[in-house]
Amino acid sequence: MAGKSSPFQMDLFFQALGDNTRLRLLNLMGNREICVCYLVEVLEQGQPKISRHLAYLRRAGIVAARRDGKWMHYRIVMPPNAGAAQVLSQTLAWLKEDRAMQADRARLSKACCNPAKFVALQGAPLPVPVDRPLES
Amino acid sequence: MAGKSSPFQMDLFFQALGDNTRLRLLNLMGNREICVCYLVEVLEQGQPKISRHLAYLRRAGIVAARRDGKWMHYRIVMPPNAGAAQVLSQTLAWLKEDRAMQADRARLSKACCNPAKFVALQGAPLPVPVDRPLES
DNA sequence: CTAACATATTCGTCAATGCGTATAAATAAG
DNA sequence: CTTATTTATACGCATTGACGAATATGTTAG
Repeated sequence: MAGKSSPFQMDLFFQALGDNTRLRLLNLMGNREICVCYLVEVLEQGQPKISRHLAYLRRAGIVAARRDGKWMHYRIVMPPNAGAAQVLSQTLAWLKEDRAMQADRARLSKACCNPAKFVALQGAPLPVPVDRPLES
Repeated sequence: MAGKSSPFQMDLFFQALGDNTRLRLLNLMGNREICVCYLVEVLEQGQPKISRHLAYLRRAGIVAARRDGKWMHYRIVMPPNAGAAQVLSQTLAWLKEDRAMQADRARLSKACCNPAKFVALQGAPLPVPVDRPLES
């Protein structure tokens, strides 16, 4: 009965982390569930580009999505593989120390403080912390 | 005077880890400096392929090479960036727990025990542990 | 010098990836 | 229903990467 523990594809896992836009997205998610519109606004990248990278991360099992009306919220989920989970946690901690990543988070905070000032964020749902940010 | 701490390219670092052959190479290096001929023999892959992946890892600053006559020895070097070093160490530990990686290391041990049995390894220099395996 | 050996690089091909543009799909509002 | 809004996907194109085969480079032996 015990399901065959699928041989985790380490290379695919690292490939998912091997893109700056995806790292920026993970950095912005951190411990919160966040609406796509914020990601587009903060990163100042085209919406299809953001969406494609989110889909890539979703296929890699690193993030999960939840629909809320028109809005989609993304959050980080820890991979079932223990090694992958550790590396991912470590990577998220690493992101926190990176200058550019800190700047991204600052921009997110600013956008969250007054979403009204950002044309694209009128009435958008605020990011919300996730209970156990790093577990699936 | 203080050199500008080059903004570490995290995405390139992860890209270097995003290939199974390269992960297998890193796994075989582990704490030792190892001759290319063993890598080719153990992984049963074409020599140019191995050489190309080693060059990739070298450009990424993850391994270093030392020439010893006809032979080239490769070893892992820890990246200067602290976050990268932690992730790399973690990844090496992760590799140790992987089935397929363990099999590779077993094959390496066997080849080291009697290099004479492998046609390609006549007189090849044995791998040798590195003092401080994980520092540059 | 030449020959043999170990390793690196080049070349041509193919698949994968990233991008912008355009369009589709899903939902909400009127 | 139609329209607007939010997100996802399809398309075409350029770049990158991985591969095998062939070739080049570097070293040692004779």
